[in-house]
Amino acid sequence: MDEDKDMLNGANLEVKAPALRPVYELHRASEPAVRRATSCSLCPARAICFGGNEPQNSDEGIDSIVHTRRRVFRGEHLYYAGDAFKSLYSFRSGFFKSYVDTPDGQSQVVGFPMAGDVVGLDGIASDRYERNVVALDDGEACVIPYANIQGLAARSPGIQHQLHKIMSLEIVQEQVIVAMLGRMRAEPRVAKFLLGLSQRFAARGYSHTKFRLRMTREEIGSYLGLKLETVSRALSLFQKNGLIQLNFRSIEITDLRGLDGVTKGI
Amino acid sequence: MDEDKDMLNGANLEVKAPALRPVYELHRASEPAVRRATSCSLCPARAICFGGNEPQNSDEGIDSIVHTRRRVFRGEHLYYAGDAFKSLYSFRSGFFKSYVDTPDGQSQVVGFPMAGDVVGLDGIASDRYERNVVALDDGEACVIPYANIQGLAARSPGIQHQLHKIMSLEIVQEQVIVAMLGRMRAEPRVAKFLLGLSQRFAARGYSHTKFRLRMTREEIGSYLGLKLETVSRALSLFQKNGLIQLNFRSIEITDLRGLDGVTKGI
DNA sequence: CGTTGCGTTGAATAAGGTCAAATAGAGTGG
DNA sequence: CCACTCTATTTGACCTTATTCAACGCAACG
Repeated sequence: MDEDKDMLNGANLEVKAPALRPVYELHRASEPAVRRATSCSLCPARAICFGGNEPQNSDEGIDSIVHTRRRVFRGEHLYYAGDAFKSLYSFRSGFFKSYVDTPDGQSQVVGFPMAGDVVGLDGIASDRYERNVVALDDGEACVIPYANIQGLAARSPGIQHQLHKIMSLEIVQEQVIVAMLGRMRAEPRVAKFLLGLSQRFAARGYSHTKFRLRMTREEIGSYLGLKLETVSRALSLFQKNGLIQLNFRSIEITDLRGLDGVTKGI
Repeated sequence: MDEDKDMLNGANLEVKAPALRPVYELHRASEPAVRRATSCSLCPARAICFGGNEPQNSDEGIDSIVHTRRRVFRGEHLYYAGDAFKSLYSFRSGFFKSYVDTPDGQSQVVGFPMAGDVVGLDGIASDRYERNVVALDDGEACVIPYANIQGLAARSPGIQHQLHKIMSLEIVQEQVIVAMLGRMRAEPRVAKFLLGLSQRFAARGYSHTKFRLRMTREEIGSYLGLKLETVSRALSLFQKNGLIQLNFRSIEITDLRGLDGVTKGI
């Protein structure tokens, strides 16, 4: 979570933006993706990435398709909507925001991917990414060129299936969001959001009761279909009721069961 | 749209439900899926299904993976959430509703698939379908066993890519719904829903200004995150403003541009 | 011809959004 | 390290919107 702080800054400004990019990105743009001694066998995201179904002969295995990694600093975009689709990305660390720009110039958050999550699947449909992905916290992603995946998937049924599973899972999980947006009131939504984060942190070996929110209230609100004030009020209420202890971005869930109860209340 | 009315009724009640199935299904349950003289070259879903990338030698082509079809009558389920995942389905005709049951016993509509749409992708992730799919109108689906797809996709890069595209498209389209649910007011939502239907009918060669709603106001509401009364009020308002002409389920869009304007209003 | 399900409409209510002001933090530059 | 600035957050008061509750109309069906 707090690795990758030892980077050199300032070098290699890439200028190929399809849209205006925030000024702060210029301060420390990422190095270009570099081939490294990447071993998927050591990757914390490995299990999630390919579910241990990789072929046994290592020349043909995952290591052959993931040949670069890319660091992404806070505020920097991994890709923009409209960029040509070339690769999927599997995060090794960091915390990110996936969003789309709506016709009316607003932005709609569609997810908060983190270590172990795969992004880029939105690009396959039209050969261009449909979403934007930006780092809310410094991190690193494995670059998985789609061309390589295609070849490997053709040779390895296990990997083919795992790729399908990842896509299917994304479809199913989006439907969970839809169900939430469609049916739940404000407070249950916020509660479910916190519990969702909690579970995801837990699955990655972090504390599931004490963590830092990497996103603003407004970003939470966008994701949940609420205004930032409503999010803030809900959080304050949870605190007043002893369900959480919060200090701006730092949160501790003190009554997991109670919070889960809020979820049920419509 | 109105074919398949000539079926024999009453035979072959299948009893293998994982959940209670509505009584009306017993009146005319579907025949079991049968191998038929199926030619994908005649299938209306063909282009959407595999985008014309099928291999030229017909033995190895699409025809080899779609070997059965299945009729589904109004009120009958194509599959239930929890059923073992075996196949994808590509609709040749009919109109359907895809929904999930929420923990609190409600049901949340997640889509209205129709001819040319593919369903079942939700089942790959966990080997069980996550959604329910029920016919709102008699129809027929091509049964595409997943095992067959895997084999063919491994042999044909074009088909592999087309499958990925279908999945990616579903991911992207769900995100459109999320954006709608998260940002729009009631009337714009309903307007966008109508325009969406209009486009889909147009893409299939039907009138895009005059069609029949196959679903109830409540189902529309569930899909849009609104109550049925709100949907009804929105429709009535559109009619009052001369944007549509509606008579219960029959609708005619009389001012396409005007309706599109409603969409923009937040 | 009553029953049932679907749809419309109205009035009251509650939920969330909007507007506004105060305050805390984080980042920046001296 | 400190002051300054900008952004994020909280909270209150008020307002708009959609939901809730309820009554009624219509059509299909036994």
